[in-house]
Amino acid sequence: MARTQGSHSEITGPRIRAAALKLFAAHGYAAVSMRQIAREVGLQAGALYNYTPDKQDLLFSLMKAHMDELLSACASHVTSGDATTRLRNFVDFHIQFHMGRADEIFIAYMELRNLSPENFETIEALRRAYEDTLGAILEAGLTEGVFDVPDPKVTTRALIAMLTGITTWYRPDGYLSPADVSEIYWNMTRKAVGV
Amino acid sequence: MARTQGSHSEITGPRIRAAALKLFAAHGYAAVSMRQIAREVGLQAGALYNYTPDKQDLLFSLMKAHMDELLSACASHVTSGDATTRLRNFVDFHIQFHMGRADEIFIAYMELRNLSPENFETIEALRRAYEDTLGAILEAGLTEGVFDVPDPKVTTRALIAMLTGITTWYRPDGYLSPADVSEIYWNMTRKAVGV
DNA sequence: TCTTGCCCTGAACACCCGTTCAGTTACAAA
DNA sequence: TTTGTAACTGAACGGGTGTTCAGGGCAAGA
Repeated sequence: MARTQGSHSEITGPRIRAAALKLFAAHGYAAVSMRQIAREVGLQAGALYNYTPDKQDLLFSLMKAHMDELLSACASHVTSGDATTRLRNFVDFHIQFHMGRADEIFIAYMELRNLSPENFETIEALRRAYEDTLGAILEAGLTEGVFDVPDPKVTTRALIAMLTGITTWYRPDGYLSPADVSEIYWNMTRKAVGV
Repeated sequence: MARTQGSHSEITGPRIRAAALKLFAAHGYAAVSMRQIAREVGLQAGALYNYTPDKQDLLFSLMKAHMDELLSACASHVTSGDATTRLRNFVDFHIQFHMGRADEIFIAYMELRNLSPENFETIEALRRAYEDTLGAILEAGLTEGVFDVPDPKVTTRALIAMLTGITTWYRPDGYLSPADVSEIYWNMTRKAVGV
């Protein structure tokens, strides 16, 4: 037996990550075994260790990759303009990004407690950095005198919680298009900050 | 050995539930073993089965009790008045209820996927019932002509997500009192629905 | 054609899992 | 004081866990 036909590192690696992502999102990190992940890919459990040092690192690298992608995509979508424009761009970006990545978002929010302390600190820092981009927009709106928010920090968290909530109910085959959803959430956000 | 001094069913039962609640919230249902729960209470694992038929039922009964308490407390706090008054009462109630029950809320949102299908359906129905109380308030505000919300269902979910978000950051020893938090969230809610 | 080394298998390691149950003890009622 | 039983222990059940590793097959380069 051993190596089967046509298998390659460049193919197997991503397939393992995709399987882990799907299974972690569906059942939770702790409830998924390395053997289940391997079975999903069509391997024996031992083969996974050619691609990850251990299970913990598999989770961490998925979360890290997600956060890195989130931050860089956000930075390129929410760039210039006045505070209101940037807020609108942020809302649109957040909705669009989160709609297409249900599994990643689920894991990023649910599996924080299964990270080792160092890994948690790394992910938490990235999460705070993302939060701060919205925080900065709200602060800018305050100094421009166009927003009416009593506590920018609390408002930031409230808005992000509201926007991220779409992942719990949005389905592509529902009666609302992504643009509809964006419009509804933008109007709520806009009014909530007093524009 | 066997039965140790001064131990009683009326004491041990709640202690087991409290330990399970705490551990499930901290590490997740799948990551916590019956032996860990028993150790926390000072028992052997076998003794737990005098109080729960199995681990799944322990999780379910915690979630069920939480949802029942949520619904009955909500019903008694959000009763009469016009739509705006009831919305304000709902926001205050939700904030106050969720601030003091971080562990319960955490489990109620995170461990849904670890419920058996029948148990999930039961909890999900209660969750929908709670959502519907807010939905009914928004509908009432629409027919009264005082709210401006394009899609009450989406707005309901967005508001609940926003309000529930406090559990991820609120700490009793922070710089904001519960009343401050309530006020901030009420103002955001109020403006978001156009009052 | 031969050889090198990547990729994978399959077995093994020590340990933990939920759950059951015969047996033991402390207490309440008689 | 005796007895009945609720409450609990400790061991056992079959099975699953993450991880390691010697060895074998396949493909590409010499």
